[in-house]
Amino acid sequence: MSHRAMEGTGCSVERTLSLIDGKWKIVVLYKLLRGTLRFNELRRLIPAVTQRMLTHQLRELEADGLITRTVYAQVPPRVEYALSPRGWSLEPVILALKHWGDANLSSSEAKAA
Amino acid sequence: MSHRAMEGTGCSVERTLSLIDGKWKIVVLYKLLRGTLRFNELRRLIPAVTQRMLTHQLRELEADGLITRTVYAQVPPRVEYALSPRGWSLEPVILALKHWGDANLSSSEAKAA
DNA sequence: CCGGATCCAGGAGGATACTG
DNA sequence: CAGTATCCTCCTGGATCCGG
Repeated sequence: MSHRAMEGTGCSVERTLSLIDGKWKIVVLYKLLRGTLRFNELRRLIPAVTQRMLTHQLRELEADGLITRTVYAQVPPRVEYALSPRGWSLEPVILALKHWGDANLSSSEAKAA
Repeated sequence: MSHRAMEGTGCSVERTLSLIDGKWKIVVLYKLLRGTLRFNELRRLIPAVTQRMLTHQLRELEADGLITRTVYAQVPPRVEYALSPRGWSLEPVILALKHWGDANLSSSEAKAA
């Protein structure tokens, strides 16, 4: 669910969460850590996302100043997405998430049960 | 939307996200970093959450092995929530999130937490 | 190739009242 | 105190078609 409805409320943790809500935000940011990507490259890297949702999430990320969107007026169309400085500042958060996942889900994840 | 529907799919980042989805999961975990808390203590610390949602999120966190729930059979009832070892392992992630929020949202007031 | 527009279902999340 | 139980709204996110 979206945390966007509560922007402006709560503590810094809640405010931060509102920027990275949505089903794919973090994943998109994570993929962009490796460098600039075009729209369909992102689609291929995240097979489960639909183009509608990818577009939507990219727009929100852009609106929040976390990524940049560069359109090349040419045929065929070419749109490139990259992390903005603000987006790059999230790198520690994203990597912390990834490292935790690698450490806690990869080898023996059924531990919780 | 819940990420829980996609458990078992995608990369470790997506899998990790599925554990901390929901509007309040991270906030609850963050509050528990300071120590064991009772149900109503959590409610007071997170005023915007309803008891229904708090119960629900706590149940999911427990099911995912991130927190422990201890019921003291007495009157008045007493239920204490605390981070499990697995929950504690998320501390770096939660703190990374909080620090980013402090650094990027705090221009005016996000320091309150 | 990169989307926008529209339609739609489902469930996340809220309000309120009640209970052991 | 610590939840259940019900009802309800709205937004997320999927499917599909269309456009530049």
